Amino acid sequence: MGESSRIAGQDILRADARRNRLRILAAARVVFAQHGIDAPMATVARRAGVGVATLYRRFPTRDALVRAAFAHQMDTCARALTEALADPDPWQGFQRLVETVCELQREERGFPAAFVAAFPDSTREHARLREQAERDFMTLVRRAQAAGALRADFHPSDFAVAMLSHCGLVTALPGDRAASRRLVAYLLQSFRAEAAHGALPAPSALSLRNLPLAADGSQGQRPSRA
Amino acid sequence: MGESSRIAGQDILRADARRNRLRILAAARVVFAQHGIDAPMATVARRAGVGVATLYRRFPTRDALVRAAFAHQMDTCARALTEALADPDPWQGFQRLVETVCELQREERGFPAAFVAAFPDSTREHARLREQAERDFMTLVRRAQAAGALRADFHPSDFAVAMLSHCGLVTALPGDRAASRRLVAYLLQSFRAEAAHGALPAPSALSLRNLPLAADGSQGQRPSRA
DNA sequence: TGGCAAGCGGACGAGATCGTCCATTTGACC
DNA sequence: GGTCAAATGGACGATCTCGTCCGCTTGCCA
Repeated sequence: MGESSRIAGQDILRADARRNRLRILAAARVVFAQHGIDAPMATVARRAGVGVATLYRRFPTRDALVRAAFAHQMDTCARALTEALADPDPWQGFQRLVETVCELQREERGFPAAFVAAFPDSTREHARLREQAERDFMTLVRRAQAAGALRADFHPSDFAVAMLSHCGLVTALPGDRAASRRLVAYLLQSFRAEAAHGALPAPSALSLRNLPLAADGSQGQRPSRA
Repeated sequence: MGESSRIAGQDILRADARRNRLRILAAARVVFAQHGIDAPMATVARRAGVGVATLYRRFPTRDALVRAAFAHQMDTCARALTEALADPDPWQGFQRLVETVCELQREERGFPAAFVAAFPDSTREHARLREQAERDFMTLVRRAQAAGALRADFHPSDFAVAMLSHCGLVTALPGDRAASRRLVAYLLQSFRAEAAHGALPAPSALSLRNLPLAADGSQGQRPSRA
């Protein structure tokens, strides 16, 4: 995806346009981190030193901007999965994957919201990548379970549950690294095979590619006083 | 607080005003559940069948409305703590407490955001109640640890971490009970003494009464497309 | 039943954000 | 250097939300 967007939207651009595009992306990351992904587009434009029209021409919707701004982080997630799969110790791979994604959510403010918001819609290309990622992830899970390290009743949707709850935590407490690390540690421990005492309730129907965020009737919420 | 507000704001009201007040609160719960606590005040007023002026006269700020609308749920949380403390089996009490609060967050949509948003500010009265709650909670923790059920390295801030991450999860996935229950089960298992393998990272400085939500420089975020 | 203060509701002005339109500038190629 | 399409930026109209103001209504008590 990093590739296709570069080819489709950048190489053809005139030099000044390409320059402005990058300035906009950099500004977006800063502004979204500071004010959330609902920050006014004009703020991003001002910070980038361009007019709003330029911003809108390059990124017709806020969504397109968010996705482009955090594409790199998404790529990092994908790479982490590949590396996890390549690790000879499947549990180690799994653990690293969880820690990497969570660290990204923790350190790159604005990314958590983007992470959640970016799931629902997708280009055809995106969908394919996502499906591949899901297959890879399931392979990783099966291997880790076969090795007796990951509990047998771990369900792939539990990964989404973990990521979303961690997202919520770092959004509520931006900057509190200790809280984030603590949650990750607890979750990882409870995913270990040794931790399995008694049965878990049924897993969610949730999967990495069907988060029902766009489907349900709204419910956007946040701590009001910003 | 349930008491004081009834005395201060309701008994003196004329009958029609008192009736409207209740209709507003009921409408607020519904609207906040559907559209989040940022929903326009006018929407609440319309649903309650009153004018905006009436709404503003009764609840001068959105905050006051949110707090009043979810006061009952807050009381339920407080009661759950009292009951937990009364339980002869401290672990059972602890477990019930976590489950009760999380169930409330799960079932009462709109409450999670209110739960987080309601923390920062507080009347003097509130502050006192909160401190008492914190003391009670620490007693509960100590007992459960002494009984060898709760892991020794559990830190009271871990409760806040658990509640906030659960909040985030149910906000991202309103209606997915399975996901919520699953997270709660994992967290409870990892809080058990048997689950303690290896050291945890340092706990957060966070406490139940100093959530830095109002302090930090904004960063209100949410999945944009509602 | 009559008087009046409490209560009511909708209109309204202020302020913010969105996304477009258009006159002007500028980079790329001959 | 000249040409022209691509690119630019800011003004602007539309839309939304907020919170107040004010003339009308109604419950309560004598």
